[in-house]
Amino acid sequence: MRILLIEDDPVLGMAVRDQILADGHGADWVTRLADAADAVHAAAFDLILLDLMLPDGRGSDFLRKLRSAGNATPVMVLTARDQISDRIAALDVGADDYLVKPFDLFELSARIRAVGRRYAGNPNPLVTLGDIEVDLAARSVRRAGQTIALTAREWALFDAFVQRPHQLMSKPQLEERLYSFDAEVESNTIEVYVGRLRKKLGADVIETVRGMGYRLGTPGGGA
Amino acid sequence: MRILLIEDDPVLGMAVRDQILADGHGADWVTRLADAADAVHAAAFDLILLDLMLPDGRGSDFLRKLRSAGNATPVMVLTARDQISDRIAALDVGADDYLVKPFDLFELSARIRAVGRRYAGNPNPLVTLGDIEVDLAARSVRRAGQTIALTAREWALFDAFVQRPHQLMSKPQLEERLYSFDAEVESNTIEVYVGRLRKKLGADVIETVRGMGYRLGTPGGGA
DNA sequence: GCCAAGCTGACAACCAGCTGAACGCAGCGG
DNA sequence: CCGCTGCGTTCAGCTGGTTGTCAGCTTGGC
Repeated sequence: MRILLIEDDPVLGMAVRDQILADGHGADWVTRLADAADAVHAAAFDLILLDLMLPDGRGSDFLRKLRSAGNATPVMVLTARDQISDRIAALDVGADDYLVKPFDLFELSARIRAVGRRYAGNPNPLVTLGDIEVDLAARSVRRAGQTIALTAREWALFDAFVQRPHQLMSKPQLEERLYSFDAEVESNTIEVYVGRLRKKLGADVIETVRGMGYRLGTPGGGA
Repeated sequence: MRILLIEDDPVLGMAVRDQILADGHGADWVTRLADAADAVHAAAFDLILLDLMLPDGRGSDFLRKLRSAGNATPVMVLTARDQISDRIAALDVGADDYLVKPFDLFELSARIRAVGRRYAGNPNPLVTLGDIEVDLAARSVRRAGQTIALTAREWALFDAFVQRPHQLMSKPQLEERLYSFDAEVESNTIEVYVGRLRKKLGADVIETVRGMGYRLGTPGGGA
């Protein structure tokens, strides 16, 4: 997906942009509405992330113009908790979703995926890995028809693999994904959770690359 | 669709009525609650647009009486920006949606269409979950042939689950659904209401996913 | 054979979620 | 006018699942 980020805060903007890129999407980041208008005019986006308070105007006004110009690109609004009236205005004018700051980057990923699904017109999003079925919306996993319950951490780890199929991920990378920036894990947590996932889903779900990290395996694909 | 407009401001009322007619719906316009009661008594509407400040009473009172009389017609509340407490009251008593004045007639059309879509898709809106039957239009739930009465909040929560079957919903998500945007809830309201729903509908209606949120279960189990 | 990297079973602390009860409030009937 | 009732909300205590950690063991590379 190609995503336009309209956000003037440099710290947040960079974090969000990095997360988008890490999820494998394309990211264009602008800090002013004028630039945003140019970008929208120049290229087609699959999703727009829109901050409501910007140096050169209000996001809701931008959205209104966008909509009345016939542009139906999904828009997700980023808003502080106290910008209630603005947020209502944005929804009224046609925002599709919103995120309240401060938000988890993990949450952001999930919502972006949701929009992607809606955009792709796929009502029942089932990811299939061999004989494993993953329902990202329900956060449930089935193997050979059997539903398997995952805990929050287990799911977070598994999700990291499913999002980037067959991509090699180092342990530090995974730690960052599981724990927010200030990750202070001085133990073998990742190894433990990889082990727990293998026990629940089967040993072939995750492949070890000695010295480098882990990678999605080919479950049931042994045949 | 046949729409009842309850609005005492002559300018706004006329504009809204014209917009409704222009959209190809039928419009009945009254300016007082007494007339509204007569109209509701005389005919069935597909949607009611309800101003909250009226010369002969408060719109929320009208809505309460409507609901307790068993009338489940979708109601969209028209409210000024500063009538927040009234708006909460309206949602408490069973409003389906609201519009903040001043609003675009364009927005109005869009929202009316949304209400239409919500119920139009299924002419017989009976959702079945195992041995539970949900009538979205009538706001009633039956389990094993037994009709179960839900309070406003209980219904709002249950509705959130039924609208997105088997999708995992975090507690913040559900809170926003129950309380609109304002009104910080700094307690375990969701947990309490999940508990009450389980007590009324059965423990298997809602599934807890620790650390992540809740999900519709599979009532009746085996099937 | 040796060493490093990875695996696993166990475990105590923690915390998310459940529950019963209490309180305030508003509507309603007497 | 007043008490009753039902609903919504909050709170505190409890419980059990989840989690991070560690120690010892296994595996793979050289």
